[in-house]
Amino acid sequence: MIFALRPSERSGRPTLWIPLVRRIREPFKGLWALPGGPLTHAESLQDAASRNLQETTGLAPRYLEQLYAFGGLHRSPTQRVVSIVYWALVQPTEAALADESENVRWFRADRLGELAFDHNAIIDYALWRLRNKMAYGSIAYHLLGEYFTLAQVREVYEAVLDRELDPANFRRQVKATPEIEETDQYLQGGKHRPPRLYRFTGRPGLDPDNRSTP
Amino acid sequence: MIFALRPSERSGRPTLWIPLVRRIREPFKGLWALPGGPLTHAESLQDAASRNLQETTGLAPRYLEQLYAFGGLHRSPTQRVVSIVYWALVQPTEAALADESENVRWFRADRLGELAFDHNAIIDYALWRLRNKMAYGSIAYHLLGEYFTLAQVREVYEAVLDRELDPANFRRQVKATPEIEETDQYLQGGKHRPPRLYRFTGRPGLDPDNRSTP
DNA sequence: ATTAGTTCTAGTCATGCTGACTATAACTAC
DNA sequence: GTAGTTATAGTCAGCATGACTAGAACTAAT
Repeated sequence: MIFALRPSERSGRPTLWIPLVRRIREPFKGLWALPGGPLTHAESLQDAASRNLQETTGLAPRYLEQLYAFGGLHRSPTQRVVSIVYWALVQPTEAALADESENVRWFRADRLGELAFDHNAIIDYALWRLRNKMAYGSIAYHLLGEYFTLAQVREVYEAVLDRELDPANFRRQVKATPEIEETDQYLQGGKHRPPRLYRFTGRPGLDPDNRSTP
Repeated sequence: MIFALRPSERSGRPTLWIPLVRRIREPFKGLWALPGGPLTHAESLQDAASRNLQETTGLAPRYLEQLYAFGGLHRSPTQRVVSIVYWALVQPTEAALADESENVRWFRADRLGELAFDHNAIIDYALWRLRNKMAYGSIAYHLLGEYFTLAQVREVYEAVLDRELDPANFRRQVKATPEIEETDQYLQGGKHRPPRLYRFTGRPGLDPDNRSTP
């Protein structure tokens, strides 16, 4: 379950997108589904998620975290399946490199049709978690490149939370977080006053899998 | 992974306790471990957690939530094991009914020795989650009975967060949460002014498994 | 070159929550 | 009756937040 920002076709403002793969066999043949695959004996859960993601979409996200283990009885009509779902945030540059083909395509997170299995519910939950984590933790920066303007950070929040934020107040808050570092660089080439560039110096998260990572 | 409140031997104030089971076979024979068991084909993850808990300790907790799926390669020396861990909160009355025997015993959460497998790490993470959820959400009430005094709620917080809280300020905050309902009852029999009793009217949580539960 | 238009950025002000603290009420034990 | 303790209410300063104003800095059009 991967999230990335891409410009909306119409407004050009960044919105949330998700890569899906088309089912090429039953059940749900022809429908779109989350990328995934089996867990082998020689890899950890996180490694398996990375590998499956790499194989299906070519993506290698920096931010990868366990979402939830889904194990309802009727998730697949043919057999009992337990899915340990991970979710990832990728930067725009990475997302642009992703393989796209007849059977792999990006979709807007807020405009999905009916997907295979219980994947609509999984995505709903992932969106809920994303919004939650964004409102508290400092997670939005993993959707941006290394250098960014404060207006870009605000656009991420506005896209994910789906509401407008006051630019001045948002600035004040972001600048108050210690993980945000001011640089001497400015973003040139815009139509108006060039905004200052900032960096994020924090670490991903506090999962059991990521805890000891320095 | 079950949490319950029990009075400390010395001070009598409530503290966090955890039931553990003794390993009766290799690996880690003789060491204490978290209760658990296999997932069968005909039960959901949550049902399996409930059942295994019931069978090993006799407990049937009201609050049960998925903690994390642990799937590192070297969790067990003999074979590859993936554990989807659930955590539960039980009320004191329930906890008192739990089976206790030679091979099932309660331990103070802050005074555990070396446990089997990676269970120390699992408990550390569960404690971290419990403290986190308690600081934000309204979860403490699942460790109490139906009726409780505000001082009892404060004692729960003090036990879990391991620091003292100002009684007056804590009152103000708790009374401000809409899920807390004042009753006309007072707790009689204490040594001093009888405190008013309150009830919790909220719902457990927002897990995928619990979401639709009304 | 000047002006208009836009965004970037800093600052003000009222409001609400929080921690520290004081004061009174209500009960038990002596 | 009085001392001791907890329950409960209230005050006050400090800090974060939302709404808002204003100037700075750049581009594009005139």
